[in-house]
Amino acid sequence: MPSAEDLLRTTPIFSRLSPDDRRKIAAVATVREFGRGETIFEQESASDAFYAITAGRVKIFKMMPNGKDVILEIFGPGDPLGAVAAYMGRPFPACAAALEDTTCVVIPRADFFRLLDQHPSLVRGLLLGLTTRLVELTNRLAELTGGRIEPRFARLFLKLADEMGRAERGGIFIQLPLARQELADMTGTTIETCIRIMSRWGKEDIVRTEKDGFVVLGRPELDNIARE
Amino acid sequence: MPSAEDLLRTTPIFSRLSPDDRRKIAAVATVREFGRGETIFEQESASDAFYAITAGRVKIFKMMPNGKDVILEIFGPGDPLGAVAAYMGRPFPACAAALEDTTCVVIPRADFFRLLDQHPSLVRGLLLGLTTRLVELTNRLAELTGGRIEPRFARLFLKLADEMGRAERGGIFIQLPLARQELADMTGTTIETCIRIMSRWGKEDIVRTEKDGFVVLGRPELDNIARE
DNA sequence: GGGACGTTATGACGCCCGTCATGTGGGCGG
DNA sequence: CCGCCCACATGACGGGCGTCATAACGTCCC
Repeated sequence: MPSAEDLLRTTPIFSRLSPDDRRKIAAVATVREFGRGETIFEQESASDAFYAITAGRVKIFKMMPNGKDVILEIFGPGDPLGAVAAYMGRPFPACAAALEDTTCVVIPRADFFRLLDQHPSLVRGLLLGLTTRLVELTNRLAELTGGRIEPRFARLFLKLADEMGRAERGGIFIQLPLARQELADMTGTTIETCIRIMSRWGKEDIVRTEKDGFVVLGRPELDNIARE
Repeated sequence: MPSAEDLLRTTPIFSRLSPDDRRKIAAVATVREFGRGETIFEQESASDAFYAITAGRVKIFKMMPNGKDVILEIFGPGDPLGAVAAYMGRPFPACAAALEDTTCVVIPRADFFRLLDQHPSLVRGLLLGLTTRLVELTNRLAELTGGRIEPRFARLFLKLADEMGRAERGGIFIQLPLARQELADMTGTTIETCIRIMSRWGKEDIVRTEKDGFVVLGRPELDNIARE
């Protein structure tokens, strides 16, 4: 297991601290690891700490009263986790679960605040992170509101391809193991509709599903579907 | 027209400034007024200033490529406007238009930053505002995703009644002049579906539409519809 | 008053998609 | 190898809601 101090150095918001400050933080921080599918925190539960992802991917989602989930965002290494709850001193507004094996640095709430007081630059980093997240959320909100389902899927895969796609396996490879149910939770639909679209796209060589992610084979087709 | 200094004193984020600081800000700030329906700023346009509402209500919305609008939030007196764009130095991510006659204090971007540097407490206030807004947005996102339309309307009016309703006119009066189209934009549906629901509710004495707002007459009925 | 225009209202039609049901394949422990 | 379980897949059906069309109504300006 790597030391908390090493992990802090490679995490954007902490990397600007002096080595001395990082040592102080590392002294109170703990490292936690989560297996794939494991819950990191649940919504409504009390927030006692601030998390920072150092490895792996995490889905942030809300459980609706009717039992369905809505995935708000997917976070990766360097992203903060539970910042809103920690800062407001309120329970987590959403759940977090590991999509892959994940490592987090955990800083107790009190130490987190002491940190913010001593380093205004951290506050600015936090603020910038929140604003970008806000913009992201408004985009997703507009995305999910009304309109047909298939174009939503097209736009989702176009976005994933742009953000984290690599030219591999005869197309654009997106390394992100998402189950059908999770794709449905990201697009605000049911698992059946999701399966229908994805299996059709598989046959038409538009998007191929693999064990550890997806391969976009027909970007122009996705573009066409997206603007419907 | 009231002086900018007076307006600043009654606006939450500025009220904690010293009178001297407020005077300095008032010196660079301008007061702008917008008539009902008027555009305050358009999305994609360059952000050159930070706005604070001192009177009236404003809708924040995104125009979708297909021509439909999605209302993200409704802001009132004391709320900041364009904080995200000003802070990130990027174009406005959404549009803003006045729902009522509205007055704003406008602070140029450069002065806004100087202000933040000199007063860390302002940064904290801004941060807190952004986090609450983030939570609000995630709630709206969950709200708009999937599910039937009528319960959405029920939840919308229950929320409005709780936030700004007064016991008047034989029910809970919500003073907010929203057109059918705007209600549709808030719930992610079409104007026809919106009209159908609202006119039925009018006949069934659940929600009555008036010139300057709405009157909730059947809260228990709304509760029932909301949990469907 | 009358025409133009925007908002509200109501009906008819069609189809997407949510729901239910059934089948298939792959991983895992016995 | 065999049952069990879960994710993936596919078909049938029905209804909610988007779309189109038309009409009533109020407001504004000539």
